[in-house]
Amino acid sequence: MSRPRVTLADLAQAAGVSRTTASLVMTGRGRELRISHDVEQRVLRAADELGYRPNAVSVGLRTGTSRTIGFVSDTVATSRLAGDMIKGALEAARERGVMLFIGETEGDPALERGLLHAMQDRQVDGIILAAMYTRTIKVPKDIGPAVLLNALPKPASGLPSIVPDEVGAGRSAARLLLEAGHHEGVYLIGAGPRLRDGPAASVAAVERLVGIRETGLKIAGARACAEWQPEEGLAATRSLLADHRPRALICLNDRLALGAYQALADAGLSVPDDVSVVSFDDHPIASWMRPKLTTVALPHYELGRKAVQVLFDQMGEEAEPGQVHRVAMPVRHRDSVKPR
Amino acid sequence: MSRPRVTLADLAQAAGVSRTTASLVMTGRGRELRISHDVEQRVLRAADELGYRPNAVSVGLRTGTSRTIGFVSDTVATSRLAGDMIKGALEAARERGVMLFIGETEGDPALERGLLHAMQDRQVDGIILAAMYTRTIKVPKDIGPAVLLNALPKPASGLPSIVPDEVGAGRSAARLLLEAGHHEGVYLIGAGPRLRDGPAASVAAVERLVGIRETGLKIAGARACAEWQPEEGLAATRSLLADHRPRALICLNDRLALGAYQALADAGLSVPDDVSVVSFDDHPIASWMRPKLTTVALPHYELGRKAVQVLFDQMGEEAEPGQVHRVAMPVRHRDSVKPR
DNA sequence: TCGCATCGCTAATCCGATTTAGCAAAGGGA
DNA sequence: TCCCTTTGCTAAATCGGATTAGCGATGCGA
Repeated sequence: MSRPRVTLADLAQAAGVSRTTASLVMTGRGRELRISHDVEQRVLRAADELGYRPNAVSVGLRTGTSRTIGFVSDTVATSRLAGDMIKGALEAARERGVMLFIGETEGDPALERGLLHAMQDRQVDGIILAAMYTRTIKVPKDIGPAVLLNALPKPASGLPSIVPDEVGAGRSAARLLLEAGHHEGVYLIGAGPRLRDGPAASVAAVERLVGIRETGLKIAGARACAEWQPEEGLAATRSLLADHRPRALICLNDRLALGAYQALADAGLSVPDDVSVVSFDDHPIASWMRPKLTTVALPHYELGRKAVQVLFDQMGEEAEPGQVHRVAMPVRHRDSVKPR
Repeated sequence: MSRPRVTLADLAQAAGVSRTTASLVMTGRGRELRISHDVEQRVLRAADELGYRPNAVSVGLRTGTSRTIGFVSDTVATSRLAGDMIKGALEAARERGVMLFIGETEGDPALERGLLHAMQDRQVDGIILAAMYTRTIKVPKDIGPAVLLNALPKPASGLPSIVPDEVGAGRSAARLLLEAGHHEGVYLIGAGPRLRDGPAASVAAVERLVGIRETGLKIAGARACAEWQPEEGLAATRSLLADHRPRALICLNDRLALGAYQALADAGLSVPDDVSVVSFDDHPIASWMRPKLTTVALPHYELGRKAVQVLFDQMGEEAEPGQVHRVAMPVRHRDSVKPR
């Protein structure tokens, strides 16, 4: 059925030249090494007719480079978030003619080691170590060219990191309320009021709180949650409503906001007429909720793109070691905030 | 920094044998080719000490196999669904010591061609052609060993397909209502009553309707939707409620059900006391809705696993050409159906 | 003691490219 | 006319393994 591949030898024979000459022409070094225009054209025409494409495995063996990078994450499937990150990386890779291996460690160090080995054995040019939720991770030894995506190295490792600008996101959320005239009656759902009140090891919680504080917005109260799921948001908001009449809520993520909506509806409160709500992440549900949720988006797609870009920069020239790249988190203005 | 890799030559030298002998031992053919137990142990010990791992690129060049498969889909990031499919494929691949290339075509044939070439140039052992929503696709020529995931070949191609059992899912949804005593007042949201009423080119819509019919469940009416998004579900249900008092709704997917919940709430109807709701897909929101949505799950994880398994079976021995593997869609019993 | 099979290992080739070193022919200067 | 340089191309080595063919030593039977 499928005829065998056209090799360089086939091409050389068809063009009536040596393999060396054919290779020189195909790699574009013909000019430099004085191949005549006539021969060059002959080779190019033959390549076109035969549909010659160099065997990447062979090239990889010879040159030591494979035009392939590895994308290793703790989990890929947990949510749409992961998908967008991969999508961004995928497109940036395609623009550079590079393929992506993906692998999932499930947080198991042994799996991670095996995966990295499998990739290194295949001579990947670099590795993206990704985490689904921003956190610090321990970087394996001898990993070669690599970048951290949505993660920071625990002991400093010299590897560059790409993370969302959570502090800036906190500022954006708070300013959004301030500009709508919400100077009081603003409550937090999911974390706070102290920086340590929130899910353990959550970089996002702490940094979002820091950003909110920086604006000087007065926080009237808060309900922390150990998990950021709708159920916790519902419970926390219900508990809050038992004692207070908030005018605005900052939910630490969209799933909490979903729960908050339910609690507010139960209490007969309308969003945004009685209570304004802002949130973080821009999860798909944010635009399905009624009213549509105003939220500060995690730029997963951009993070993925940036990771590939930084990886290539790093492979290319001398890059500043251990640099942290922060990607802005844009505000999605929708219908859950009303000026007062 | 990173010391160069240990090669077979290094290993052979360390063990004091020829490269041939080292290779034979490492590939497990030592016994067969009469390598003494003593020498074998020496090689194995040296390999362990040096941390020798064969260069997969070199092996690939020599043997023509790369222990790598390509996963090509139209979109990876649209939803969690894609992620679960990849996750299933990833795990099945890992169990077989195989790596996964991923690529996204965005429905662009030129991109698809480029991607397949890039993978073939890297000597992938096989390819999984995946679609995010079940549909028919045109299979490129000369694709080599491949399977279709969540898709059927338009002109029959001899390639095996792995698809969810949508007809069975339709039956499950209908039976679930019948067993709960809902013999009348059952309406459809999203498609029907005729098989052709639904989103164009949607295999799922037609097959789910077929399955529902097979049970003999009497459908009191239906509202078709061109898109299966929450907004359409809201509008369709609102329109339905203007003229009818349903006792149960079969929503053709969970996003429609989300919209239906909103319309029912607006009309002051309670789920499941006034109206029972069943749906399809088991999207993450299904378990976030209140009450939690009873739905027939798309087995994305299983589909991904199965694709890898079928691909390997096909590469191994003679498999029946063009076989269609249907994966059962399990019912997730939750809180949106009440017996009457 | 000779011939032959068996044992235990290795030299050489191959996979498909890139790259180095060098060869034959043409051109140029003295 | 001779020597040297430049031009235009190719032979051969290389990457790191797998595989085929074969070689020397030993054991055995006749």
